[in-house]
Amino acid sequence: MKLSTKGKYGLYAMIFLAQRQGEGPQSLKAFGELNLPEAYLEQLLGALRRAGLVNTVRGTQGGYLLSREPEKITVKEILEAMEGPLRFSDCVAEPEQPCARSGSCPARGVWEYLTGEINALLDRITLSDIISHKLHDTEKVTEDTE
Amino acid sequence: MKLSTKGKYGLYAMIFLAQRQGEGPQSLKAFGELNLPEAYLEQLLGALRRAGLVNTVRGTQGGYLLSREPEKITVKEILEAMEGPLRFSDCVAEPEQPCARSGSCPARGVWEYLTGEINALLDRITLSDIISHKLHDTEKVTEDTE
DNA sequence: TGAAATCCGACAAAATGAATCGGAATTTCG
DNA sequence: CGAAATTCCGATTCATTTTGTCGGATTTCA
Repeated sequence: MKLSTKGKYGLYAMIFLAQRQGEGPQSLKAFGELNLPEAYLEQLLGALRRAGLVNTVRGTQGGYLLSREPEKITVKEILEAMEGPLRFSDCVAEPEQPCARSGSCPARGVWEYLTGEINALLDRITLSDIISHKLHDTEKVTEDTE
Repeated sequence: MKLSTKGKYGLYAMIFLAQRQGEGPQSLKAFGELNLPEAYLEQLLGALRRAGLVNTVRGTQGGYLLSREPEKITVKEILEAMEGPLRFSDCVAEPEQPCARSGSCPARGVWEYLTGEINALLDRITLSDIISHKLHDTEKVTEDTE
């Protein structure tokens, strides 16, 4: 029930790029102010590039850029590029039923429902929303029962 | 971006108990038909008990029971008992800012928003919903971009 | 050509997940 | 009472994933 640093760092990097849109390619070193392990971040940016979310320019003066406007890049795409698709259970993605062999698995509907809802939620938030602090409703996080 | 087997098995076990409500305590062996590693499941049931979600009866004829009606047990409680609270970033739970030291972290709002929304979502689904197949809308899971 | 950069694969360390095991404690039943 | 059925619990192990590091190849520009 928690996000890996990969997902976190990936989003931080993308926010960084969004905030510097129009300022030309940002080199790895420029990301230094995020205080993330440089060599690791490089890997992550590679994955973001392969996912089509950033473009890169090699050579001197090179660096990383968003491949589209921040309005068109969602948190879902970023997290998915970093960690693979959201999956609650493999039985949803593949035609097996590892739970009770009793015909239909009652949990399956739950996994499908949750996957759909959460993906939709993540897909509604764009980089642009984030940098302009337009997060729909910022109701307080219920800090319960831990 | 995926659920551990702990969360999965935990929910399977709880569904199993919900389906047998009123039939007396279910022994570990009774769970056998779920085809989960027995000794491991025992651990998980221990955690569910400590979380107050199941009651146990020791000794001959003993076993596990739901501590409340299925209408009053939510998926959130179960997953939280198994995996700890949902956390996208530690900076939300504790007063630190590990990202850009530049004052306010733009990602923080995202973590708070997502945590709140997903917790609310999980808290809306009860065991009763699951065993009666009343999952609000089962819109198709968008199987995209893998 | 040389400096500044990204690219890429291999490797390593640490953390977490997924169990397994042996026995102690509890309860019922004959 | 004593034996069987059962949960309880801590320690340990094994496997996988995360979280990096490193060295060098490649590209580009001035």
